Amino acid sequence: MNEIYKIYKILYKNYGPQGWWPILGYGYHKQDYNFPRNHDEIFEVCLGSILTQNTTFVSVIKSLENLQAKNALNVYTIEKMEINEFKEAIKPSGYYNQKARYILEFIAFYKNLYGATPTREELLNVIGIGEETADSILLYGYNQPELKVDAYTKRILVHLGFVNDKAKYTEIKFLIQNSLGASIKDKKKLLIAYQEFHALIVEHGKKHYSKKPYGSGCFLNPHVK
DNA sequence: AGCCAGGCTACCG
DNA sequence: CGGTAGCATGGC
Repeated sequence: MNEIYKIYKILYKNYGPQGWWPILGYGYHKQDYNFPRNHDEIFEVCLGSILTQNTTFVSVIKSLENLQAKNALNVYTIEKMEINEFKEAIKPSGYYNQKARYILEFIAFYKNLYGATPTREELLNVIGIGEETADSILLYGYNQPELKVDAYTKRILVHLGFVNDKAKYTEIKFLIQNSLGASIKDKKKLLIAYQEFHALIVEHGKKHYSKKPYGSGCFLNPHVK
């Protein structure tokens, strides 16, 4: 059993299934992996993925609820909406001028998909979608095996000595994907492991890696290396 | 009061 | 290329 997989098992045992990505009205659907269940929910995950950039998800939920209250969690209403009204709705998530543009850029792209699953490369060509947001959309919106790496992931792996602080996004992503893939052969289970791994990292990161010194109280150290 | 949050782009050397 | 300022609200 490799070390990264061991970390996954320890985190899962401690925190349990996380049920990402939360959907309005259902929240964290723990141990139910049949989400998103329709195009509206996929679209909601995409918007949430953009809105959550460098922001807490609590703020994202407020923004999404503001839109939902206007029946605007869909392409056509957002496009017709006055831009300042849209910005006001997403204000709680911060960077609302940037994010309003990013979302409109994404919608132009999304419409052209006609329900198809986008490729990672296509997503990366959309202004406002970087590697993490692309993987977030693919992993949680489209159930594609693309692990999402965030600041906590890197911070934790650096602290535990798996990578150095200059490690790039894809290096970390493939290290984790290859490690989990070596231990989990079933495709469906591997996808769920990707989804849960990132969610568990965030949960653990919020508890032990948000304040300096990073890693204080982290219980992973004695179990690995 | 200051730091951090489930990042990305633009621009610099 | 790698490094960094700017973006902005909300919670602790």
